[in-house]
Amino acid sequence: MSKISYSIKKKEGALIKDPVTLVKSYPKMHVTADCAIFGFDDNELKVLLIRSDLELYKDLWSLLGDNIADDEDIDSAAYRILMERTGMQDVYLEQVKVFSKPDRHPGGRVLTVAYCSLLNTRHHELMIHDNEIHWHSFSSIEELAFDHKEILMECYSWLQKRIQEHPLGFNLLPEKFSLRELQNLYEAILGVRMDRRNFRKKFASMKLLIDTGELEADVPHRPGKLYKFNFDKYEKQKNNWTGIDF
Amino acid sequence: MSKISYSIKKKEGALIKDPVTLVKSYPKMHVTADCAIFGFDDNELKVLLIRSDLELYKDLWSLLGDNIADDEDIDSAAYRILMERTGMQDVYLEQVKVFSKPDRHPGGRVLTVAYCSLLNTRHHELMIHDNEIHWHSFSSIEELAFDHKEILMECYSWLQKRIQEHPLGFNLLPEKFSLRELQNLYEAILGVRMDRRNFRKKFASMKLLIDTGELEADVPHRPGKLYKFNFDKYEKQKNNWTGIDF
DNA sequence: GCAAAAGTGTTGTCCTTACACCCATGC
DNA sequence: GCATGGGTGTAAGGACAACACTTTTGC
Repeated sequence: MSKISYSIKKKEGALIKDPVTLVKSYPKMHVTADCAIFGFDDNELKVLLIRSDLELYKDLWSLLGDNIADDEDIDSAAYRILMERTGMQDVYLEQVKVFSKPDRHPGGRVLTVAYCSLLNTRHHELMIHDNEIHWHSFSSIEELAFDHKEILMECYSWLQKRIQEHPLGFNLLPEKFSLRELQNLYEAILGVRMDRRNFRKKFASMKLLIDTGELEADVPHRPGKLYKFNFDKYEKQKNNWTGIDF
Repeated sequence: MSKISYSIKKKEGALIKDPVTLVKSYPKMHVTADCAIFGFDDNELKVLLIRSDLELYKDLWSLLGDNIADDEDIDSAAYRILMERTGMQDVYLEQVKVFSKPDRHPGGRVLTVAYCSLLNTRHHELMIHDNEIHWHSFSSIEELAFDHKEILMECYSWLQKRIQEHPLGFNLLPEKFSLRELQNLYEAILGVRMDRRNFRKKFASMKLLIDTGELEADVPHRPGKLYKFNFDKYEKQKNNWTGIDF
């Protein structure tokens, strides 16, 4: 065994009566939640970033993050960050991964839990007053503060995988959208081109789209039909999946 | 906005020069890694548990966990736990989820990162000298210490999903195994019955099994062929996957 | 009437499923 | 020779991929 254990070892057969004293002997560290907030606009995947306020990272951007409070669940912390930044309560949010390199933060030992959130940039633009917060084109992002580039790339991989398992993409679109918009979204995230007919068939067969009867407006060509996503129906049926698929 | 932010807000336009002072103002907490270590034996899914040494959880079992040290990455901590308990270095291990309810530990605020590990019970049985550590039949587990039952169930769901995406099951089997053993494993984990011919075809078509030319011994019926899993080939080809599959 | 995108069906291939019989071994 | 599980093939149905032409609108 090459490393030592940091547990307190109990004495033979004895039970520990005071868990508080036990726990106090353990090391402590700071914990944050960082959110990769994805949007879709201009046929491009976007990420919401904030300008770093550390001189060390002058001119760099970072993910939106904050500390977890003493009495706060970390999922709640992530929702709080979203609420503070976008004003939205019912946003899609999911935990992705923990990043814990001891030296990942220049200010000391800070462990962070990465979250991925998807939202419609239009719906939330009014909330973003602070001009130090911006939507950035995902593909043009180069360096970020801390290890946030690494975190962002993990979140992106996660998104690519997840969007093929679950219809998350609708969270990125307006309430009413055309099939063209939906396909653009999938093509942008997955980085592939898809056959229009097959794409439409795929979503038609899911029976999760509601035809609003409305048409696109202000387009310089034949307008497409506008659909809504049937979130309720999806929630009810999503607990069915099978198949081994390596 | 219903909650306050715990970040220090920077003064207008000013950059923070000293990240250490900034970070020191944040709350700290204890962080642990807990491993759900799955094995397979007697045609049953097993979990490695240790008897709790807290009087509060007398007679209860818990997952194998430990603190993360000040200078230690949390993935390393999880590998360390495995190393200490099983003596094995190259074990399958993956991060599953963070559990962070403020009151989940009776000794204070302890955030834990759950890991899932898969290993062959036979290969590791020699390492488990301590009689306070045991393999438990997964299906008969009732109450566990802390929130470990919840963690274990999340790890099990994760395993069910993951084993359908990647051929993890081989980590639970001996180096050489029969197709019957492999199928039993999948049936046990997924809780379904499968058609034997189709199952074999599925794995044959993957071309990841190596026929050792050997046969089972000591079975009271026609012995099956023994195969090895081609881990190397799998590692090389695993970066290919597509398809939207809701 | 022209540019630009919307909308739509068919066919072949492959994958998945369902299903039944003979074979090799231990006892 | 009998009990037990090992090993194998085929046919039908469903999913996916490839492919081209007509329609509607704005200008």
